Amino acid sequence: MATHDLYQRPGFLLRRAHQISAAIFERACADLALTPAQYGVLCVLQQQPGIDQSSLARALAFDKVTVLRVLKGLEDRGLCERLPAQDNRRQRSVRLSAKGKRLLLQADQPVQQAYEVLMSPFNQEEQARLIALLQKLNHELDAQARASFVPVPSAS
Amino acid sequence: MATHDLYQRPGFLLRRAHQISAAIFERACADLALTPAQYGVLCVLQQQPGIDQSSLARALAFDKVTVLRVLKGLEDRGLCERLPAQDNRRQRSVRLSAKGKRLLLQADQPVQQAYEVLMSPFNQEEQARLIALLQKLNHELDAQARASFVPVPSAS
DNA sequence: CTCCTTGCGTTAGTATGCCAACGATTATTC
DNA sequence: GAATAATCGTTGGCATACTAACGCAAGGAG
Repeated sequence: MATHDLYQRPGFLLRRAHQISAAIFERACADLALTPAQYGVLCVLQQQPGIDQSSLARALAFDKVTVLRVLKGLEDRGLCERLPAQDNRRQRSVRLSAKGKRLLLQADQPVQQAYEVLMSPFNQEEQARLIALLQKLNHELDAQARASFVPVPSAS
Repeated sequence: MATHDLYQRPGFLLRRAHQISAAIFERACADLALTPAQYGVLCVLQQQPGIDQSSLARALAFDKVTVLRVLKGLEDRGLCERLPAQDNRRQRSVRLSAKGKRLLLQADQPVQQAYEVLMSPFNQEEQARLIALLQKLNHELDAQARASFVPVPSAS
């Protein structure tokens, strides 16, 4: 058996924490029927209108197939549109629809509430520490990930 | 837009960290073709031979449907067996096969290596802090999760 | 003992996260 | 300029994670 108790392993703890985080987010956004992945896509689309699908995938560190499927779902709901790019016939240019922009505004409150619930176990110092540690892990181990990550400037 | 930058949000950071953690684990165990979920199941089966599927799901905070599918995969590979329980005709009694026990032993080295890679960005103090913060989050927000978690005694 | 509720395992369906492969297009290199 | 390499979007397939619903069995209440 492993050197460390399964329940103490960071891999197990990260999985559980992510599971809890997703549950909180989806519950907070249940009225809007928004998942974390969908919300992330909408955020990047707001910051980078007309972005192509592969760049969008890299901006969120998603697989490009995942992005394709999320986009199709959003398109079916009338939240975004995917048009052929002018300058590159391989690419599709993706942007929010008016309805998508509206939904993103409506999401602001529940997303903020999800944040507060997720951080409710912590005081300010602990929050900052946890975020800093996760950022350090993600930054230092970026090369270990299978989906590449190319942040977009200020994707608020 | 949200109050906080998407890239600073703990939900985003947790998702990325989990993604990286899974990639490291699967790479380390590539020769054994073991995923984190499969490894978790094998660990609990070693500690609790004959456990039923629902208890197994709760021990790992997995959905029972997920456990069912993971078990089927392990069974197809001859790593475990699912027999009708004697005392309860609803349940199935799951246990490791000899091959499963062997594989779990072989996993020890690569699992340890994955742990070291995942924690390589941190010194001892940071490791302990991260683990403590994740444990606190998971414990305090346990009720927020959709899959219930009932730890098993010392599932090493 | 019968009703009712709960729990177990299963199926079906949706969403995410991957890999492999493909046609089409663009970029690179010679 | 032509051959090669890399990239984009797409399809198909597999593994997690969840919901809803079902048949069946067990436990509890009357």
